[in-house]
Amino acid sequence: MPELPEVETTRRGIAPHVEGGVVTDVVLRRRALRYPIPPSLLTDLPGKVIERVERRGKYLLLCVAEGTVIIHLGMSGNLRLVDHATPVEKHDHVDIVIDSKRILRFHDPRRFGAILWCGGNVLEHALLATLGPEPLEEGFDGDYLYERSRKRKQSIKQFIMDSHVVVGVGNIYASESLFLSGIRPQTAAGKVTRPRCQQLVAAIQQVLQAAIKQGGTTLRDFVDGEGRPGYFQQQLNVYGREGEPCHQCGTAIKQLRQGQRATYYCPHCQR
DNA sequence: CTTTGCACCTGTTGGC
DNA sequence: TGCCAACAGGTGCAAA
Repeated sequence: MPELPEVETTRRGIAPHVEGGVVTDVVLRRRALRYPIPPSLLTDLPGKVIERVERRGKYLLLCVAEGTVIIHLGMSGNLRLVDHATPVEKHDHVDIVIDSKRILRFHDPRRFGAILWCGGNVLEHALLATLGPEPLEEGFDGDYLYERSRKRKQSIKQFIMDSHVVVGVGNIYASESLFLSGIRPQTAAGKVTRPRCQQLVAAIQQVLQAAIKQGGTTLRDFVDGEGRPGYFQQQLNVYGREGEPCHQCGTAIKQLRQGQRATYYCPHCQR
């Protein structure tokens, strides 16, 4: 479900209510997520102050002085603030209770998400250490994408979805970015010219920023820290629009499959 | 090293 | 209406 804008929306929603709070309890109802939730979450976290809520790629980081809780929402996860009166529903796997009143509740039907504990430098954690640059920060520009993509035969769409190239570009925003930059998703990454790499980077940044402003994209079930959906789906140009007219030229949007993921593009606007 | 395909899991949808 | 296959926003890993 969540790509970078949805994770960032979640982070912004919960941070003001969580930062500075003390974890007074942790409730594990179901430990079998993508990785088993470590027992250290129960033993090490209670009593600690959450100093900051940060994000690296699609990983949310609850930072305490002694370490970090790493949270990934997978495909279907969400994290929201509730209280004791909120009934526990199916797939509400974990509660992190803050100051005995607020509850940070992790909900994830498919359980592709993860909650991990990392003592020490979280950026050196195996899952984070080899990630590519943040798309909205320095280090991600046209020259970087151009250099990295040389000699790569993989399609440009799959290339920009590789978190070791750049983090945060998932299946929706990959299609949208390629539409905005006028590039065919099937093009070999190594054949995209330098100017087009620059356009693509600009498009990725524009799409992600716009989506964050709209509170993310809700196709079926994404909700932010307060339980609200995102509104960016209203501005999608190609994703999920197979057969519908292109907003720019009216040509029917096409769908194809790349690496068992659906890709959408306009055969006229993207070459 | 690059690339591909699979696995993980549940819920929803669309076709017959 | 019911059943079943296909598909869904991610990503680490084995294998080629």
